[in-house]
Amino acid sequence: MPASILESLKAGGKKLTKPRKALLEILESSPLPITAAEVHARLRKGRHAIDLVTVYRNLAMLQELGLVNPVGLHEGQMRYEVRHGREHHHHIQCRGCGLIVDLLLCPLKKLTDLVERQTKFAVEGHALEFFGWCPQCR
Amino acid sequence: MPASILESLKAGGKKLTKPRKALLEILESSPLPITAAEVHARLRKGRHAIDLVTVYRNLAMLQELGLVNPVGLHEGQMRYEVRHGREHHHHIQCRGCGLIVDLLLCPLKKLTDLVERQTKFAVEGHALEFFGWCPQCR
DNA sequence: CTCTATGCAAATAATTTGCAAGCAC
DNA sequence: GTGCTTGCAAATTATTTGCATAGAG
Repeated sequence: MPASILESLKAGGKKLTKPRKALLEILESSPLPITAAEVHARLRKGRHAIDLVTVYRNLAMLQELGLVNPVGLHEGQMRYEVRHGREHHHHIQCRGCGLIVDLLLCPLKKLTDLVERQTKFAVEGHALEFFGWCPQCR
Repeated sequence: MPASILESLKAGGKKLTKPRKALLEILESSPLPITAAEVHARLRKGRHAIDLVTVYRNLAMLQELGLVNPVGLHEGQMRYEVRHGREHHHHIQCRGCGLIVDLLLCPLKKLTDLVERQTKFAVEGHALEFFGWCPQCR
């Protein structure tokens, strides 16, 4: 368990419980964003079964602490990925099979200034995902 | 009702029913993406009440025909906007009050090639939204 | 007339909330 | 001990499906 995560939890007054630890391990071992239901299913298989509600509550909490990113792919459910140790990045998803692939790029660093000037908002974050057809499905 | 919309409907074997027409008018009169529930509420006020189910079915159909864009702002529900007569664009939403503002820009045209080369996907679309704090809330 | 579309009821699916008991610190 | 956490049950919210009837072309 990375020290930075432990520190953030402590800073937020959060405890490192057994269910929480197991959930974080699942998230860390997942190279791609996963849904609450998937986290729950994997925990169940791994003999660390915890309630789905606990998964949701922890994901929300981790999101608030900035340890987890929400990823919305218009699937009717959210996905989540840990930030720790990962470059800021985006995703592409296949419209055929649902395959998700990481994109190691972000063209938006410069754009933020422009958006701020145009809207007078203070930009805090963004969501960017691509959709298309993977080599198998195209 | 724009001819291009009527043509697309006809091409798709869809009929121009009264409920559908009312729904399209609501969508066209909304400058920002709205939810199914909001469409439904506005129709009710406007003496053109139609069933929420009909709203959902029509939004799904219009999306398939490419007449409507889905907009996901991680709110737990989808928003929709008509394409007709509007430049391709994106949005920014305030994390305080939920205000949504159009962004008249898209930095991704060039990027698509890069993504395709990197992933071997055939890119068909993308979703990009910004989050931040509007002038009132910041 | 024929085939699409609608309303109503009901089913699903995702996510949230209330509360008493449990556990980390 | 004390306060954050969890599990279980139940509630909410969003969206979808089945089916008989209504309406557009």
